[in-house]
Amino acid sequence: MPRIGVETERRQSLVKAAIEVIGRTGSLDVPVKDIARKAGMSPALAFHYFGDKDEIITATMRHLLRELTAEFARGLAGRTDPLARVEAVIEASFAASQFDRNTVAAWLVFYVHAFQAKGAARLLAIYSARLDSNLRHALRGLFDDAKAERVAAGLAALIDGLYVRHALRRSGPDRNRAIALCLDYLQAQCRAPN
Amino acid sequence: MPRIGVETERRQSLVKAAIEVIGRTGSLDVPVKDIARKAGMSPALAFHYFGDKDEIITATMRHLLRELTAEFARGLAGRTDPLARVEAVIEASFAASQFDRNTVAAWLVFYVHAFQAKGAARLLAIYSARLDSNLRHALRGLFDDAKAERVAAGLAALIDGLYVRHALRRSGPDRNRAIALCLDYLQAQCRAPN
Amino acid sequence: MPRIGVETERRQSLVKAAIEVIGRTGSLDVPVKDIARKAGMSPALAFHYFGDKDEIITATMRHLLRELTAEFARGLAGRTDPLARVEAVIEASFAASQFDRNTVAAWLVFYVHAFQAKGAARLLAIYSARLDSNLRHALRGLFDDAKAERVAAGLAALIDGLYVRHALRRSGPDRNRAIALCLDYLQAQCRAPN
Amino acid sequence: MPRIGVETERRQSLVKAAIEVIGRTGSLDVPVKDIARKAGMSPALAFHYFGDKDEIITATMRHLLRELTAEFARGLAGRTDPLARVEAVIEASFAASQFDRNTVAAWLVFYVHAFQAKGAARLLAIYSARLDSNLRHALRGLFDDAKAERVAAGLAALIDGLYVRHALRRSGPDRNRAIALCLDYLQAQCRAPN
DNA sequence: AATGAATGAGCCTTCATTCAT
DNA sequence: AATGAATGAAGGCTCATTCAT
Repeated sequence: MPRIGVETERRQSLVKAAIEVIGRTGSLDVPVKDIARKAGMSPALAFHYFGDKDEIITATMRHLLRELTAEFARGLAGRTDPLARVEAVIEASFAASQFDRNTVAAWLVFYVHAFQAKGAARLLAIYSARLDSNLRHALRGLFDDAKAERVAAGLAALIDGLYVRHALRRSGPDRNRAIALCLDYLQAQCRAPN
Repeated sequence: MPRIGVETERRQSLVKAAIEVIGRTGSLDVPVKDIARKAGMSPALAFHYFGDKDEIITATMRHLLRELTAEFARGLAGRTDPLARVEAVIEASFAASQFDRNTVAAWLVFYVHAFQAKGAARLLAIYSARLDSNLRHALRGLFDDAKAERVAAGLAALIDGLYVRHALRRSGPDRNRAIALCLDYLQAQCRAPN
Repeated sequence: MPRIGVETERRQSLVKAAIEVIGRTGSLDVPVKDIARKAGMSPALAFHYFGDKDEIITATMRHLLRELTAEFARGLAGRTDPLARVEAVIEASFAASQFDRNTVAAWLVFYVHAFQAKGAARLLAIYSARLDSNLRHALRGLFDDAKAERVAAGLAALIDGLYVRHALRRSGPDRNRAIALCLDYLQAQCRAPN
Repeated sequence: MPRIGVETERRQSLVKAAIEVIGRTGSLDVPVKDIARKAGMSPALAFHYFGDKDEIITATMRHLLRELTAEFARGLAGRTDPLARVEAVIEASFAASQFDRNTVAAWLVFYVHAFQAKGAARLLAIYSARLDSNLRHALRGLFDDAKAERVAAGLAALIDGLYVRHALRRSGPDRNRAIALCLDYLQAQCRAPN
């Protein structure tokens, strides 16, 4: 039973710290020193492990993506019913691990960052494509292709919007409300003709 | 016919430039030098007129807010029919002046910035309250109070989500698609019971 | 009766303002803008009249020196008795016009400035020589040459020291106390042998 | 035998350099860059150790004060005779370490600086109180209280004046002359009645 | 006579990054 | 494995100074 390598542990600490600091600050222009301190080590060590500030950022983003992907996988596992699968995607999107205020903020920061940084854009595109594809596939079990497409686009946007609004203010919808609003949208579309 | 004051002109140039630079970069940590150069003047002059980088940022944010508010006012003017008013809000949200890629990006940057900066948060809260209130009022003409509330929350989130998604990639929904999705949501809710 | 020229008036305002600002700040590194504002005009006008910040500074110093010199002349005028002349020098040194807090501070600033700036050093040397010579001449009527020299050096230093100490704190000796201490020194030397 | 910490060493170098540069320039408005270069390091390192330009300045002032205090302590140690103690204070005031031209100039700069900077004023007040108190105590062994008070004030001012005059020009009284003038003052007061 | 517009230069400070230990 | 020492580069901001009006 190999104990987790020191290096792996350090890298994880740094990534966790990065999420926190980036999220709290709302910016990627965050001193590596701050991230390192929050992770309980010297900045030099952070550079030792990641080589670059950019690498820290990228690793952090990958971590966020990987967690979200895992959430999807966990939620979808074993469910075959289309409606259940859509619901699973929705719930995974608002999973506790994703809905922490700092995490949401960090997500948004990366979101914006991707406007300009090609690498970040590529990573986000993957997530986006996966979410959309998950939704589309499931929705095709409920609607005809055109409508499935449309509902998928709407649902994806709704999820993102709720996500964003949640982060901004305490008064933003909480997890359950967010899920309820998504399901409401889904039901309305189910009842609507065409 | 008094010509526009030099100062006013300069300030406007700077604000325009700030939107562009901030939007393109996806960050507020942008050298004033860059903003000033894009506005065709020296950094010193930018400081002369605004005193502070922070003031440049704030003025830029206020400008964005004012434009959006104006868009709402223009759209709502003279319409009394509830449905027409809801549609007006939706269309105003995706008005051309707001949907330019850099502008959207700048919006998001401020959005994220507001997580931490009290002043920015206050400004955004004003916009947010106004949008929500516009929606709620109009929707109360179409639904009972509880549902109006719910649809308003959903629609607001949907708008934000479409907005965000538009910014991220070329492939994001364009203006017409975005409006169509919002109207689709609205119609679905109209048809749905309760 | 020629009215004072506008230019002369402006220059005087600026010099007065410079004393105040320099004195209050305790530094020559004072924005010309501040001096100009206190003098009620735009910085550009200050440059128009003096050409240079350095010229403003120099003119200010000259003004201080001229005032002190005038004070000496006024005090010594018509007095021939050696003791009376010494007392006149002492009193002139602590004349009200010289003992204002900001003026004292400005004096000190120039004093220190003269450590490095040749021009300022030359100006101060003139003052210093004049004070010393005034004292020496008067004291030669009271003591033999060697002692006159010595007492002159002591008295001059005492005056400077009281001057300096006055500026630093409220608790510093006031004008009358300062004069009394100088006279006390003088009397003690009169009574002492040799 | 633990070698002196690098940090302590660097800080000392910087303080020494600051005295030199401030003294030579006659101003606190001195680029940190200049101080750092004279201390043989990069400006960034200076900030690393002191955090602030202000801290460099303050530390420099404290250093000067500490040295002077030490000089007093050294001079007074073991002397009980009142006259000897007064002489010790005088000599300490003109100790070689204090009488270096740049040091004197730096002292004056701080002196003037204290007119406006509360912190500096507080530090100087401490020194001033200590010098005065040393003098007063010793002089009470030679004169009645009222006269002791008076002589202390005069002697303190005389010391400051000689100090200042020394700094201004080469031709100023040298160390021995300064001491002689102080002792002369003291003797004259001893012989004078009352 | 007077001033607002405008800028280059310079200063304080921060930060990513390297290196010797 | 870990860190303190060290720095070059860059950014915010101020200021003396010039110029057109």
